[in-house]
Amino acid sequence: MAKRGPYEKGEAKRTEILHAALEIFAAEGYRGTSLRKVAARCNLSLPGLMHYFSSKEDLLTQVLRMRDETARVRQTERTGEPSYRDIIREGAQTPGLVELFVSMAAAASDPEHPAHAHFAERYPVLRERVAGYVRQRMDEGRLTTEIPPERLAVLLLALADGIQLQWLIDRSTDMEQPIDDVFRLLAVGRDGGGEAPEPERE
Amino acid sequence: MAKRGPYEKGEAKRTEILHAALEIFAAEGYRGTSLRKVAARCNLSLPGLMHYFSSKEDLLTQVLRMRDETARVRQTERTGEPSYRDIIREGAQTPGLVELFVSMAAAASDPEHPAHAHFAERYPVLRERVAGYVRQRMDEGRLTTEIPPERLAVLLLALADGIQLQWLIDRSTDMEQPIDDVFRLLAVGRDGGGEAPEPERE
DNA sequence: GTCTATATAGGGATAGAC
DNA sequence: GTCTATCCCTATATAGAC
Repeated sequence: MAKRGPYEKGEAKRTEILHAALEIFAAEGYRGTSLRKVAARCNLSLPGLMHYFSSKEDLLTQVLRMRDETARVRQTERTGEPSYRDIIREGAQTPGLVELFVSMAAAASDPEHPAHAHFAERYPVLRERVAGYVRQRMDEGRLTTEIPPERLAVLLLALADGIQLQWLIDRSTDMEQPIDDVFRLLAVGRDGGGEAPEPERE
Repeated sequence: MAKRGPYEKGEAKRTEILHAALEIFAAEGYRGTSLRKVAARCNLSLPGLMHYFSSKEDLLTQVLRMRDETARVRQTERTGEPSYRDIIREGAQTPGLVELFVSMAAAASDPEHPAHAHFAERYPVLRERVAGYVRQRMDEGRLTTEIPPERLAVLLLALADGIQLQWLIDRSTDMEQPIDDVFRLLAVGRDGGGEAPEPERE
């Protein structure tokens, strides 16, 4: 029979733990999450879990890393290019994730927080990614050049984060409407009062 | 000598505790804050503190209440009308406060969270307040009516929250620039490419 | 690779003295 | 109004058996 690699089972369990931890961190926050609960979700005792991750902090950072990794892969697979709207859509599909990232981002503003480095590195990357997308749209003549790409990227990211925060508290909030609205304002050839072309949905 | 009211000293201490708690909740989050630490900051023992507040949850809700109250009063004193930009400015002056509200808002999305009710009530009020401000500007002909006031309010609030979140992580973020930018986009009489009037700074 | 048992620390909350 | 002392719970992390 097929001989399995030496770490076959361990790797599978590791991944299982990461997914369970993601869910629970999202639901309870970093401090609110107990490793026991994560362990139990994986039919493991606490020391069993700590065989894979040396500390709670270690677990968190690896969860965040995995999260960004899968998001990146999924995006590239689909379009070859990251789409700004995907950031929003993804959130809507997995509520807990939005909460995880918003609350983590806030908590991580403390330089002592285990996730500080992660978010400090992540934002500039996101900004540059969105700026690139915006620049391309401008080159194609589909977006006003009134606001420089870098500044517009900050604005769009802020809008995305903020609308997700509002949605967290009031689930009836329409997350796509404000995005549509701002793209309408940004469309070229508008005159400030009349009909504007429906912006494309991506 | 002047006879003090029966609760003179108690009220002063109460207020002192609320201010200390605000700071510490902001720095450490709800779960991360220990009542002992709050007590120590006020030169009090834990039971000393619990003489004033029956539980940690009680303390949190009263902190949030006080916070909104003072913000409201300050606004009304200054202009008689709430200004959208004040929301941002206020945040910039007291960093911990931004973190408190963003992280609390995220954590409070859980209906079980002690602050859930507070935020659930707060957002609609803010939205209506901003919508009123927007409506007035539209009536004066200083703002495009392309987007209805209620929808624009959602967008502006999201932008404010989001930019504060970005600023939490990267303190070099300019919190006023995106606000200026969006108001420029919203100004009437623009043509989508040329010079736009500098939006007023209030 | 996973367990039981335990060390160590800290949390919220209460009883009862002063 | 404030204290000391204490209860009981839960947390992370480790030691050492299987």
